[in-house]
Amino acid sequence: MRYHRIPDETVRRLPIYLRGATYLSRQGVRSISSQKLAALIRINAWQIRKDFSYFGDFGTPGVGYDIATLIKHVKKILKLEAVHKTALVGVGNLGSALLAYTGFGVYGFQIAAAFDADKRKIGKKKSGVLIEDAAELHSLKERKIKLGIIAVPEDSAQDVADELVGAGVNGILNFAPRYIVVSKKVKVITIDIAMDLARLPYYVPAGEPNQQR
Amino acid sequence: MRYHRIPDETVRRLPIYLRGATYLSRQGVRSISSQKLAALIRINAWQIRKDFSYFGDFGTPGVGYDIATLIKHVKKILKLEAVHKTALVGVGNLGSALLAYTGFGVYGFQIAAAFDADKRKIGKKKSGVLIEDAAELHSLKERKIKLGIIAVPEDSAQDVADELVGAGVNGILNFAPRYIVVSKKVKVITIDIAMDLARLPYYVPAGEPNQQR
DNA sequence: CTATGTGAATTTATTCACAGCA
DNA sequence: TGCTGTGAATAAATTCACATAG
Repeated sequence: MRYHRIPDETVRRLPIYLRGATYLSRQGVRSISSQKLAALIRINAWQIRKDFSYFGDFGTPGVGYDIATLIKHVKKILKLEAVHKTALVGVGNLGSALLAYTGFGVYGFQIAAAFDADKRKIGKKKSGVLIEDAAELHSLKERKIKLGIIAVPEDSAQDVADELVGAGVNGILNFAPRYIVVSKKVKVITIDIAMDLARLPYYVPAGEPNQQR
Repeated sequence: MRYHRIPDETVRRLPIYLRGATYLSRQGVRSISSQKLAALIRINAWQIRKDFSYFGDFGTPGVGYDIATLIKHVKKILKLEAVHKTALVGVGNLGSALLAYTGFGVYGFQIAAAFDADKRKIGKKKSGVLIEDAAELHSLKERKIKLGIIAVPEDSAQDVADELVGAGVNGILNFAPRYIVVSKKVKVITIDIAMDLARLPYYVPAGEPNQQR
């Protein structure tokens, strides 16, 4: 199945593989079998093998997968090889948490700019990032920042999205519990924390296998 | 298809329906067709009808779905009819953001307790919630709190999970970028913010339809 | 005439089982 | 012998098309 489009569900799992592989790599592990990886990340071994088969065979029968190669492949497919400069809009509680979050590095993201509308915050630094005036969002164009994170209140999310798109951003991670209307050229992923929590009681406490996704 | 198990993918969409229906309800809308709802929440009309058909027919041909009934049904299936008291562990940047977050109410969640290990924070209030000593997590048992949110650093996430489970919690929303090992009786949903962001470059800027999930 | 509800068709994803390589 | 890679089988989800109800 070497030359094939990669199923969406596989793409959804790729970051999980990347996280696991990065973890192993830091532990000094050089290679791992689908069986062992399965135990670590809670994805079936055959699913892992099938997924990996989409990006050419690089596993060694009898041994397993080389972790460095795995990381390289996944990063390539996800277009994470270059560092992605990202702009954060809204430095409230959530925005501050995102600025302080150290987990972005694994995937090559770097919050290169932060914006807020609150005059009292503008000019100050948080987690080493200067907070700029939200009215200056258009400057992203010159700075070649193509990704944006929306961490503003629900009511201003659409306006911010419009400005981001106007400034040339083509991918948005939206934390406002709202659908954002943008051009088809722009990809928006919305994370509604409460919505994820809402699935929890359904699965609790019946005895379904514990899937953690 | 009245008497049937509800597909996982449908369960995943139910909170979206609930959010949309709640929004419409607040706007004073009484009923809506699958067609109009589709435009609002970006899910195909036939998908909506199929999903709704799993919980008995309550739509009126020629008219649409009654919003109050829809909300009732979805809440019932997701077991969101009663208020769910939830305990937050870790009142750092992210934890504070969660405490301040107003979106939980829609789904009936109430952060009824907050814990932190930092002595300087204990005893203080944030967003109206008293911060308690993390060593007192066992008190959740008497307080009948069955859901927990982990917003602590990666390294202590597993320990906190163990204590939560020990205190009788059976559902955990985990924000630490780590798999949490718990008994099969406990459901864990992990949200790794960076992982969601990691899917963004893959979908950008090619012209795929903009799905926002 | 409009909009639901659902069998049937189709597409997509998962799981299996095993041939073949190191 | 151990583990990969993948066709084939199975399962699940989506999409269609239309009979039917208000």
